[in-house]
Amino acid sequence: MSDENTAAESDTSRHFLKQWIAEDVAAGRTGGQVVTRFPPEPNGYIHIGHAKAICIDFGMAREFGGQCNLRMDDTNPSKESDEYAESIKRDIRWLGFDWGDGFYSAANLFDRMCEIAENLIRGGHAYVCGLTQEEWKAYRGVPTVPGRESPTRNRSPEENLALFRRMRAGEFPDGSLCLRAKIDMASPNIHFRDPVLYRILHVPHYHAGDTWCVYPMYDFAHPIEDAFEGVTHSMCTLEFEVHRPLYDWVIDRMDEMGLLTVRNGVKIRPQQREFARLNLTYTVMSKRKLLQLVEEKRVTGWDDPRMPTICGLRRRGYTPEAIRDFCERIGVSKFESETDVALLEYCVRDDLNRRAVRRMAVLDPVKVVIDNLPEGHAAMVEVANNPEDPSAGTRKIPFSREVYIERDDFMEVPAKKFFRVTPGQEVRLRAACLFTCTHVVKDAAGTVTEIHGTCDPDSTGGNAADGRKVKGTLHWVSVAHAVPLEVRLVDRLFTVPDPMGDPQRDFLSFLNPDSCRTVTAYAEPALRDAEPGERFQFERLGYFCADTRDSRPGAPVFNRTVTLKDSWARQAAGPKR
RNA sequence: UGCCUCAUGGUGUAACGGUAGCACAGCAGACUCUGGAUCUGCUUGUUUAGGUUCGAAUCCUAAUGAGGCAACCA
Repeated sequence: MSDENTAAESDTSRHFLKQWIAEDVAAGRTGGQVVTRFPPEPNGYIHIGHAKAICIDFGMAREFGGQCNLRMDDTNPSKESDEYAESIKRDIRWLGFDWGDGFYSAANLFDRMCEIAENLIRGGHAYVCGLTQEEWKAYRGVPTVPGRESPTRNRSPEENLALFRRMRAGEFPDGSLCLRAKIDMASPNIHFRDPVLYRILHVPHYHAGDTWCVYPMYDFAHPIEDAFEGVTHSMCTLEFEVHRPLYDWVIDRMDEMGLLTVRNGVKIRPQQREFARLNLTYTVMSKRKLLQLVEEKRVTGWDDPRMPTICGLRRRGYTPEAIRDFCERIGVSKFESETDVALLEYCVRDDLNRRAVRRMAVLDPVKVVIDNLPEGHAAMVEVANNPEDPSAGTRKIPFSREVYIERDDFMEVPAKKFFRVTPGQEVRLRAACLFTCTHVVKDAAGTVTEIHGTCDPDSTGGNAADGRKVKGTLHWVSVAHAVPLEVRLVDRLFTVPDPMGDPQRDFLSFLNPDSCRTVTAYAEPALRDAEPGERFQFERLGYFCADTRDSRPGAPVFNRTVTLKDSWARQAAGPKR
């Protein structure tokens, strides 16, 4: 009854996070505002998997009229940099999300975290431990065997406090001491066996400079950050599920210290929930593997158009709308799934089909000579910029006696149901005329060098005067006016759906050798003036985007975003592509 | 063999004790000046075994399978 009155509950599709938040809102636990956060560590470029998390974190906040903070979870300076932090901001903005004034850095809270650590020490909840990592391994035990207590576990708070301050003052070398929470060495959850809270690291911080030589661990820092920001719903991926009791432990200590944010009279107790990360077929998603691809120069960089990074997808021609649509369609659950990249490709085709203007370009040209047109014949034909969108208008393109068509649009001996150029079969040269092949010219090797034929002089514009139909319509480019263009036929990075799926083989052995074939295409003149980043459909071929890095004025370089669906190729060639 | 989590067509995701639905992929057809788009139709599914119930994908138990946890990473 009253359930049905709540707006957030009337949605048709409500995944478990949405339900969870809706319940808290209804129960008045948010103090009137849902606050989420996206907490990347600036140690790499973000990828499509992060886009899923971003869409969830920002999306939930948006849906409940709340706020999503962007927080750099920069607690390990040895791997972080400003370059990464800036790229993350740029990519999130490009995806279409805005954190308003909710930008945070863990580093800005290091002072507070130290105070909290000292409070824990005073309260007997933390101690300084001098065991080496090797020794600790033995003390900690394994999941099936309880651990033993560190010899210094029951040192007095006064001693611990003094030691911790000396750690902070830089009196000890890296790894010699650490601060541990005193919890339960027998817990079946390893994270409760006196986890490290602070470690010594004589490394400057990209943002905080060289103020610090002790840095908090994730498990300590994250709940503190959430609490200070008044985060109500802290969503992360499944591998943090086992960390949740520890997260709650820190929140409990914060609560005892009276440090939880109070909003509109409601004490905000941050809660963590976990969802499955995104896996995509034909690519890898781990930062480590992506870094390896970059460092070993298997790709040209983080923004290589073949990379699943946001900057790579952007450069390849993907739109933020397509990526957001994809993230919406894949849903949210706790099932560790592998999403078919075909869905991502569908999303970008769907978006670009509506928005991208059409152009004609021939990737693998063969010359057609229309023998019944006079030498030097020249005309302009008019064609729609986008049949899906009349407001995109029309353009005129030059047509002449000699044009290029795609080599595989010709078959001397046609396969069954081949509707394109073959001797005696009439086809349409799009927007120009109807054409029938009469004969071909070959070189010594037997390769067709010229296709000859005649056009129907009464078919100007592409329609026969008598209204007869032709099955095939081809794109073409006038030889005399063709603009040569560098085009990269970007394809999947790997040859198998799951490059990591075979424990016997290195994922690099599955790299697709044809993932980026460069060809010289011939294009209609308008394409010469394409702006970097501008997206087009090359008719009958696919969507292409002028590269933002390598294009020059008057000489754009194109990356193929995705091919058009090609049911002929599928039928004729069988699998592949 | 400790703890935690997960299991619905090829893939992903709904159904919250009452007709297993949607999308992608695939197949077939219609239409088409892109073999694109659009439209129509079709194929394919509740891991297994018990139990509770008038009724179970849903609740309980067990089994099986998958994943996570034993960094001074996040």
